[in-house]
Amino acid sequence: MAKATAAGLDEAQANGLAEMWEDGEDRLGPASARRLLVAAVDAFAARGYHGTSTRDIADRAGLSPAGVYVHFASKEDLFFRITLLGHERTLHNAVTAVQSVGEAGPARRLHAVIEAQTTWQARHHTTARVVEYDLPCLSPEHYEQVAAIRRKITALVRGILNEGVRAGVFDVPDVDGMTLALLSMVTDVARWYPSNGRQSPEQLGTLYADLALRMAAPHSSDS
Amino acid sequence: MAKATAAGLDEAQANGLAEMWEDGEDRLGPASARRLLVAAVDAFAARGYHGTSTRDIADRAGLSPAGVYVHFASKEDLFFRITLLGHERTLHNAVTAVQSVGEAGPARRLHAVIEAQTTWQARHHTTARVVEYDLPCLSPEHYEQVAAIRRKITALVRGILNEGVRAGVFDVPDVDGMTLALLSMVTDVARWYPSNGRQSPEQLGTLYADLALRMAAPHSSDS
DNA sequence: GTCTATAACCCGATAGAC
DNA sequence: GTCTATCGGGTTATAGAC
Repeated sequence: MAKATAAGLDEAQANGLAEMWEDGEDRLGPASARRLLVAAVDAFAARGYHGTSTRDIADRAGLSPAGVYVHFASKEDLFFRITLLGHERTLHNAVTAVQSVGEAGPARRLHAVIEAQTTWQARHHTTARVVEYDLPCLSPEHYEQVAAIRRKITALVRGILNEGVRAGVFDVPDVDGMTLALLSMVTDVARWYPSNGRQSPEQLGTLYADLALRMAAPHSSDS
Repeated sequence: MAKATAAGLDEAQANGLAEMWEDGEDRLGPASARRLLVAAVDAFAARGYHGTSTRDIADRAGLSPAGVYVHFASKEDLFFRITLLGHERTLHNAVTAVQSVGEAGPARRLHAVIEAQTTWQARHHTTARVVEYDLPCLSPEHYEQVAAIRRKITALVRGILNEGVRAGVFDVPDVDGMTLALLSMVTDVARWYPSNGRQSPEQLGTLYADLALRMAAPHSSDS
């Protein structure tokens, strides 16, 4: 395990950050670039895009201020790569979860996707915070690229709800509204997790998935 | 109606911002101070605390850069007053909603508080965004003052859930977990509202309150 | 690929005239 | 209470040596 060359990096690794940004295929480039990415995620999560200076990031990665610009065109470029990769992996996480239950019916599919996404947000809450809450700092072109991925995640959840309604196993008066509510619940985990002695990512995932089923299930007050 | 002296102020007023920061008792001080507050809420909501300069705020309020410091001790002080007042009014909104249904039982109380808070977040989404998402920018002392109000809101919701469980009208395996999930759903409205052609604050409030009842109600998969 | 040095600019906050 | 002018320092990004 690489020795941290600057304060803050060890915490980041202990945070599950290194795991998140491991890259077997070296698509992230040389070690310095990966160190910068990890440092940037940690700093952006703690203080936001505008609250983080490129010097902060370089320091945490053990480089001089100019070192950032060897690997990234600008601060926004660095932020964009984090945001794009984070969204790609979140989408992949959701799609994989749904596929893993096969043709199991809407209820199990809904449970799977909410559980997977909630667990993801909790486990990778540092990355998730960066990825969810500073999107307006992206350039318009970059923002649109990320928004396209977000729409795919929304469509995945909405599709499952529609399926369930069509099959008669869900009772959902407003599919778009419930989609938004479910994704809100999941997204917001990144804001507060972890909170004093609360549950593991997996426990939270199960809890939220159960709540999602309660929301969608036919219920007694129907007449 | 006061004529706007700088760009941005009219939008802020159209936004329901002026209404939010109206103050019959003049506790907010002279007109310039109120104009600064409204301008600051608008700017902080759009670009975050660190992304907003005191010059931006002064410009929007039609004052010189130094004008800010006549009415506020610092940028953080200005931010704190917004955050504190916003939280006080949100708490008041929640308490009033619960009181307004009298001794109506847990289900109607839960419905009332979720409906009121959701409607509030949507109607005052500009203020809510500032108040919900930049709390770490407060000084530790100021943060603690605001956190105390947040704990009261959490306790209000948790209390209603506990009441319902005790009375046997709710089935909630994890009261703390559901409290968090409900507040997440409500809080997150500030992040995305308004979204293309979606419902009015009141419609959203009713939808979310109904979803809350579905989550808490006894359900058929109990054995 | 990393450094030192620095350009060009913006920041929060204050001094002092009116 | 508002202004102009400015202090001291931090910002992103680049130039050029090694």
